[in-house]
This record gives sequence, structure tokens and C-alpha cells, in this order.
Amino acid sequence: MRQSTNPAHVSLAVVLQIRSGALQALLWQRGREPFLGAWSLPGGYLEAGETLEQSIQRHLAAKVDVREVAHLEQLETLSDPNRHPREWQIANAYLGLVPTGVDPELPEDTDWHPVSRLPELAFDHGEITLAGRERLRAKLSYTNIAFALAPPEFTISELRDLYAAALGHDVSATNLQRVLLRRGVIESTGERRAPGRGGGRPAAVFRFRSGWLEVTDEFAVLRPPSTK
Amino acid sequence: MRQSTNPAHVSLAVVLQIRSGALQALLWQRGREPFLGAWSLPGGYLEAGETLEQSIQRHLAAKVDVREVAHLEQLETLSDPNRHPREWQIANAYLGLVPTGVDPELPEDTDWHPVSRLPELAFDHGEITLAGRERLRAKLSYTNIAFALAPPEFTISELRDLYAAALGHDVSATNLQRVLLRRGVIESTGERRAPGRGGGRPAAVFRFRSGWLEVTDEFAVLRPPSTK
DNA sequence: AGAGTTTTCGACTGAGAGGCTAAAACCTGT
DNA sequence: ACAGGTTTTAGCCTCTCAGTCGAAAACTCT
Repeated sequence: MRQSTNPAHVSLAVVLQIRSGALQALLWQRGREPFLGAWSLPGGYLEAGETLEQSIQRHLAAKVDVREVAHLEQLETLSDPNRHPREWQIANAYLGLVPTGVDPELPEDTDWHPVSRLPELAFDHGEITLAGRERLRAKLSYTNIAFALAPPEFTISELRDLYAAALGHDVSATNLQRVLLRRGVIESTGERRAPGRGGGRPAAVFRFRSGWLEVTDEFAVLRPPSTK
Repeated sequence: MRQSTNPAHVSLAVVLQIRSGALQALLWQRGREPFLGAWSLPGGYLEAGETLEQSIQRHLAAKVDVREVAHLEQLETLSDPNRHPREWQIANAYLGLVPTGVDPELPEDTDWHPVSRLPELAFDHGEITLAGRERLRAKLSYTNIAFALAPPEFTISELRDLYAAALGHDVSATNLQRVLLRRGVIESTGERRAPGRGGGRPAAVFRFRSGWLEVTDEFAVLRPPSTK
């Protein structure tokens, strides 16, 4: 085992998208040892002069069109000296989100996998992926992070299915609409969508009001006293 | 400017404690260039064979008794290549909490500073410190993280003052008690504390039920449907 | 004993999430 | 065109829980 005095540095990303009604992660099959052939998270070494954000975007660009990654945030840093069998390597994991609908061209070695049925992943990538899912689920409660999973325009039913897939449990369309409207997270476009075959009332079309992450402030408990 | 092909790696910690009714951070005065004499966060280089957690604990041990740091968690990773004027350096910031009451021996160059009136800090340490405070404030809402700021036993009034200092606004003792009891975060010891001079009803003594971080689960909105 | 202090308890209020039902609006097949 | 089926939408109700207020409790000091 090579044990240099300086760790190598890699960036990784858990890239999630709702595909076919399921939360899926972008994985690629390793082309070299160790873990040759095993599925793993996209990423790679840090280069001189770049930030970690730039690094992970550069590595992701080799797999997907990075313009389609609508949100990217730091997830956690892994530093166990034995996490890589041959090299002292520190990994900075990011969480990336791709909106439903876009279907990026992928290289041969890359594909989507449902997070609920992951294959065996290389290194500690399995835990990292689950940590990414948990981060997403938590933030769905108190931020507008779903903007990065949803298409530009959508009906409440589509959004309900999206939330249900990400959260892993049913969501009520009625309640979802009320909560998100009350918080000012989504707004109506004024348009309606024609019903599919089989009929049904035409659904109103909505959009997210913001294209970046915002935290619902009124969310905290133990608030400051009302200033009367 | 030295621009090696591999970044150096340091760990830093924002160590917070409520002292004299104010949220304060542990800082030390740099003894070498750059930023000679400027206040900065404790930390230092990563050594071969250790994790980042071990590294920051080792560096903290040079400043305080690390057994007194009741909670330590990853905060963020700073990777701007220009954040250090001479070296390519990646910094992993941690958030550490010390309970009220303990008063560790400190070296000559080290002291506590109120976060609301920080001096000019070296590098990007000012922003990191404020990020630590925001993390603490957020987590006070939906976790039991206050266990790491509070002494083993306390009255509700003492806990109210502690929350008020950390949050930066008044907190109602009545409400605080109800919320924390209902969530099962604190429990009564059955004892009461003798009133000080001036009188007053003796206060009931409480303790936190858990000594590690726990998340209030019922906190999420868009919960799973009730299973009837 | 009375005045002053601090803690504690109970009741009230209001906001907001979750649930249910009925109505609205559309399609398809006869 | 009408009946029956489907999906969306709106209204109403309930329940939980945070926040507020006031009064009672329990103690000290003079």
C-alpha cells in the first residue's frame, strides 16, 4: 500500500433524477482496478488551480451535459485512510439534481440506477448515495429544492408523483398544492393542460417561482417573539 | 506563490460556547506569516494515517481539553485556490460545541471572542465562523443539539438564557419547556434548586435525555399518510 | 405579615398541515 | 346527446402544536 505524506483529492457526485417514477442515481462502471467493473459515483481527481466545485463539474461533464444539473451542493467529506485500498484519498461528495424530462446522452459505461435497488458499489459509494437521498428528502421539507427535480412547468399531479418518488411515500396533491402555494414556492402560469385519453378535468399548470435554493424561513421553531 | 500539483490539507474548527451569556468562539492569534498576529480558527495540517475527525481533535487538543468538546460535526469544505496567499490549501471546517460551565485552560495565544463582535479574522475564517453559528441556530430548531451547550443539569430559566444567547433573540421559558418536554428531549431529574438571594420559587432541575445528536423526526412536513 | 421575586401551571389563540367529500370539467362509448 | 368513468379542484373540518398571557405557587427578605 502506497502511503504518501499527502493525500490525493477526489470529488464525487451523487446525481439524482426522477426517472420512470423512481429516484435514480447516475453511476458508471469502473474501467480500472481497484473495483474494476463495479458501479461507482462519477468524479475524479482534483487539478491544480480549480475549486472543488469546478472539479466536480469538470468530471461530471464527461458523463452528462452539466447544464442539465440544476442544483449542486456539498454533501460530505470522506477521509478514512483505508477507504481506498491502495491510495490515501480524501473524497468530497456533492449532491447534484437533474430535472425530470431531460434525458442526457450517456457514455457506454454510464447509466441510471434506482436508489432503492442499488447494485454493490465500489468503495464507500453506497453509503454516500444513501446520504444524498437523505439530504434530498430532508430538504424537500423546508426548502424549494424540488425546483431542481421538476420540469419548468408541471401540474400538481405530476409534482405529487415527483415528491412521492423522492420521499418514498404517498403524497396528497391537495395538501402539496396548499403548502407550496402558501409558502410562495410555486405559482400558477394561468394555463391548463389538456386531459389525456380517458378524460378528466384539465389540470392547471404551475412553475417554481425561484430557480435557486431558498429556505422557508417561517419554518424554525422557537421563533423570535412577536414584536407588538 | 508555490503552486504544487497536490493541495495541502488542513482541518479547522469553529468551537462555540456560551460564556457570560454570549455565544463565543475559540480563537488563537497566529504566530507566523501569513496573517501574523491575526486571530484565526484552531486547526492545522492533516497527517498521514489519520481521518479528518482525528486530525481536528488532535489540533484542538493543543488548545483545549478535547473531552470538553461535547459535539463535533462537519461544517463545510473550503477549496478556493486563492484562499491562502502562498499555498494551495483545502480546509475542512468542523463545528464544535463546549457545554456552559466548563472553563478549559487555554494557552497564551488563545482566547474566547463573542461571535457577534468578532475581530478581523485571518483567511476566510470570519465567514466560516458565521456559517458555524448559522448551523447551530438551525439545528436548535429540529435537533437536541443544545445538549452539547448545556451543563449536565439545569433549570428551565438557565436553558432559556442559553437558547436566547445562541439564537440571538428572546425565548419564552414556558414555551421552551413545553416543546422540549413534548418532544422527549429533556426530562425532569425530580430535584429542585434552592432560590438565590431575593427569593423566588425553587426551580425544577432537568437534564437532556440523550448525549448525542438526535433529529426530531415528526418535524418534516409532507409526512407519510396516516396508516389507518 | 407583607412586599418582592422567580418559577410553574393552565387556558386561550392562531397558524398550518392533513384528510375527506363533493363539485367541476373533461373524455368515451353507445 | 347522454350516461358513466376519470381526473382535478375547491371547500370544509379536524388536530396538532407553537406562541402568549395571566394567575397561582413557592420562596426570601424586611
